[in-house]
Parts: sequence; structure tokens; C-alpha cells
Amino acid sequence: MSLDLALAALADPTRRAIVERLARGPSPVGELSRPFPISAPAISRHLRVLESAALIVSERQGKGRICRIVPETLTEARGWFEDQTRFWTASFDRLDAHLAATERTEK
Amino acid sequence: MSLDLALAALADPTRRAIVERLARGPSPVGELSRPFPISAPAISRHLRVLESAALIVSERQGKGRICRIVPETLTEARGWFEDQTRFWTASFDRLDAHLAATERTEK
DNA sequence: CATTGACTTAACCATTTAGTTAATTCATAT
DNA sequence: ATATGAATTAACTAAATGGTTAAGTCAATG
Repeated sequence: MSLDLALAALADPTRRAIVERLARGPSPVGELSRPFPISAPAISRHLRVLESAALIVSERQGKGRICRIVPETLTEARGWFEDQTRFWTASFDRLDAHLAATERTEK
Repeated sequence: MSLDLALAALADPTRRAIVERLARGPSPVGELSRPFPISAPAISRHLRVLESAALIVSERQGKGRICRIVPETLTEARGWFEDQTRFWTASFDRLDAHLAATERTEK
């Protein structure tokens, strides 16, 4: 997975809305595009961006095309945030320790 | 917080590296920029992007400027991913239930 | 087998982005 | 008062992005 591609893809509100929709279950392209006031080609390109970021996959189904989410990619991206917030928590703990030590020293 | 701004900011590998560094503790700009092969103005603009996304704050300190992370913003962004993966888990559960129901019916 | 429906590709445009070098600000040290 | 150091602002360029309309693909249907 490329975190670059995933985060860039998710930075766009239209694409994020599409992902939010797909997290609730698969959907054909036509239905996905319904809520948005932009042209079909615009949606098509958003989907391609999401697909090259491996956030979704799609397959033909009759005339149309059905999209579904790739949960693993979302999970991996989530992992980055968890790592960072974990580090921060650790720093916070170290700060606590430092303050405690300082206070002890200054007594 | 704007998830748009936060994710767009974090989509760039240089900025993500800066955040990773700052998650471990505050740092002056000069030290932050050391690992990167780009000019000082380029770093300066990356920092401004991070700051307008509320991912970091900075304050003057003598000649230079010190940056520190804003953990809340990272936490809120993480929340989005948790929400989505939670929904996916729920869908998965529903699929389980559906399959179970189907199997029951077909028996 | 021609038509229709559902998308995608092509070609184009305006805006944003990430980088550059040169000039500027602002606080300390001489 | 001036020079030095740390970083930012200005001005510019090349590439990427998100939108448009018009044309093309491809499976199902009449």
C-alpha cells in the first residue's frame, strides 16, 4: 500500500464521501454518483484515483460496474495515525516523568 | 478541524516525516529541516501547510522558531479511520448474519 | 443487428502545489 | 549601530488536480 496515494485520495471530500458510502457496502457507480452535483466523468476519475490507491476495487456487472471497499487499505492507513498518537502518548508520559523528576529535584 | 486540510497535509511524505518527528517531541525549524534535501523556503512552506491544518503550532524562540505537534488534530483524523473501519466491521457482521440466515433457509 | 444504458477516455481549461533563487524580517551578539 | 543567523516572503516555473463537454466502449435488449 502507498500511504501517499491513500491519504491524497482521501483528502478530497467527494472521494471521502464515496469511501464512507462504500464502507457500508458495495454499490454500482451510478448509485454512487447520485448524491454529487458533478458530471459522470468526474466521478469516474475519482473512482480511478480511489482504485489506484487500493482503497476500492470494482468489477463489471452487466452494463454497469460495481465498487466495493478494500478494508485492509483503510486499516493500514489507520495504523499510521495510531502509531503517531501512540508516540505522542509516550512523549506525554516522558514529560510527566520529567516533570515529576524536576519537582522532586527542586524540593 | 478540517479533515480536508489535515489529510491533504499528511499526503505529502515530507510533511508526514515532519509530523512523525514532532510526534516524538518539539523541535526548532532548523533541526526539522536537516534530514531533507530541499531548500529552507520549501520547508517553511511545508510547515505553514501543517500549521494551517492545525497539525502543528510554532512560536519564536530567540532567533529561531520552535514547532510542536497538536495531538488533538491527529487524534481527530484517526477518528475518521476508526469510524470507517467500524462501519466496515458492522457490514461484515451483517454479511455473517445474512449468510447464516441464508444457510438456515436453504437447509 | 441496431439501439440503449452505463460508464470511461480524450482533449481541454483554471487552479493549486512543490520546488527554485533572491530579497527581507527580526532578534541576538559584536 | 552593525553584522550575523534563522527563517520567511516574493516572484517565478513545472507538474498535478478537479472540473468541463464531446466522443467512444461494451453488454444487454428490442
